[in-house]
Amino acid sequence: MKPEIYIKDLGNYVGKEVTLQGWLYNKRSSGKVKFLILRDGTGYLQCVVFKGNVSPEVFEISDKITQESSFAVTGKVKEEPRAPGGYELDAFDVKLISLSRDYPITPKEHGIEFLIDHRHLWVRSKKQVAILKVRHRIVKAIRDFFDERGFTLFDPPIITPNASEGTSTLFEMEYFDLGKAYLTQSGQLYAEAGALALGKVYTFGPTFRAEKSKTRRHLTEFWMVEPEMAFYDLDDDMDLAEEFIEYIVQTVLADRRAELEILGRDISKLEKIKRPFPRISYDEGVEILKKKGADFTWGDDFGGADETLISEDFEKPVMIHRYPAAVKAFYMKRDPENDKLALAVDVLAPEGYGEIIGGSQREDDLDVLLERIKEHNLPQEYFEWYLDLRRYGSVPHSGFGLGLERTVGWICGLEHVRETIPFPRMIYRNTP
RNA sequence: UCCGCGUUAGCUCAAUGGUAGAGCAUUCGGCUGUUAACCGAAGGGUUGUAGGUUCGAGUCCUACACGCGGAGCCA
Repeated sequence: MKPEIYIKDLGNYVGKEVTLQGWLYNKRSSGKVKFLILRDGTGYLQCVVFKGNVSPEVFEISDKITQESSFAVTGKVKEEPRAPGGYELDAFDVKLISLSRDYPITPKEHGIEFLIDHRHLWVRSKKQVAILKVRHRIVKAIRDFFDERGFTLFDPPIITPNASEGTSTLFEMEYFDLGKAYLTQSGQLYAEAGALALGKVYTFGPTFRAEKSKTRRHLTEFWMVEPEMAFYDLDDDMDLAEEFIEYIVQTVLADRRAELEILGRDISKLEKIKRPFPRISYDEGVEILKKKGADFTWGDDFGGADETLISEDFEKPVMIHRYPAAVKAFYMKRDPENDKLALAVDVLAPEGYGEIIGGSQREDDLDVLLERIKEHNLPQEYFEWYLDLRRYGSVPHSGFGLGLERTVGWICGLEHVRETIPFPRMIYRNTP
């Protein structure tokens, strides 16, 4: 039978008798008293079982119950300032639902290999629960942000016929009699079709990269949200990105502060994430690197170390715009004031978390775009539908993509993005 | 793909080339207020795999496998 009461709601039941269901997070005992820590997915509750208050059978169960066994407990709710949640349960009945035997994840420390091998159980742990709750709140904040601003959700296909940007390595598959198909690396080109139909759209879903990247910032399957807006120029794009990031961070601070505290996050650093964010050009970024003595050649893209050197000067996300066109994608519009530069923007999160947003104003001129496709040696026939967007009522438009896992990792203050998604997919691991 | 580090009990880790150890977990016992509780006891090992050096290898050498960190690439 489904539970009538969850731990998070116990404040309404002080002094009353309740029955709760869940799992044993941990147990302590002191002779005639057992302390059972119940978790139910909404919180943690210490249930106190005194030998004198329960039947011998119930006390026996409380003695034998093991970590992660499922059980139901009935007792009286009381306020307890010493308890983490503020409440405790004076138990007088405990019903074992299923005994857990030799649960592998103990309350002591474990190595990352062991934990990821047991990811299906690791997600029960307190920190993992906190991360997943923050992730969920971020996802909802993302949807709310766009939904409240007149955007329409526009779902792009996951299976695509071509390497849309011609840059990343993609996952390949045989698609019936039509030859090779690929898992999407970005919904952007499709989002552009949406923007010209609906004005402002966003895509939000999983994307795939077969890059052999083995770092704390990479997964082979990750979630990306990509807004695309008709009539927006690069400055409008940056304004939106800035408002968006502020909204996400401040929403999590308001609604998931307890989870951030469980994670040991320095909340004061997140409280500073308020508009306006610093905006510097690529050229200014190069100046900062030179000033710090970095060996950097104008024209190269910034590496991870370069990004950290630049962003460490700022307490807020820093927006770097106008990159050398040569290192950016074919669809980005050139700066009318300098043909070598693309109207692109990357947003680097503070504290060394690196790029969380990449965006640009798109090339809207048919002939220029045709030229770019030739320069990049891309097969024009695959892009005919995309070129149609310039043939029929082309307008200036812009958009960006935000990597969900990197954003969750930054806000939670994590070492590695593998903990930001329930089942991470990485170059050397696709289980469990 | 490249560079570096690692692989010993279920887990986290020790062990000058000379008897394989501890904490946690498990089992048993003790404790009426514990906060990763504590105290006592017990069981638990083909030291990643295959070779080699040596009187003797967890330890040294070679190859391979797997993992971790980083680079490149990328969000």
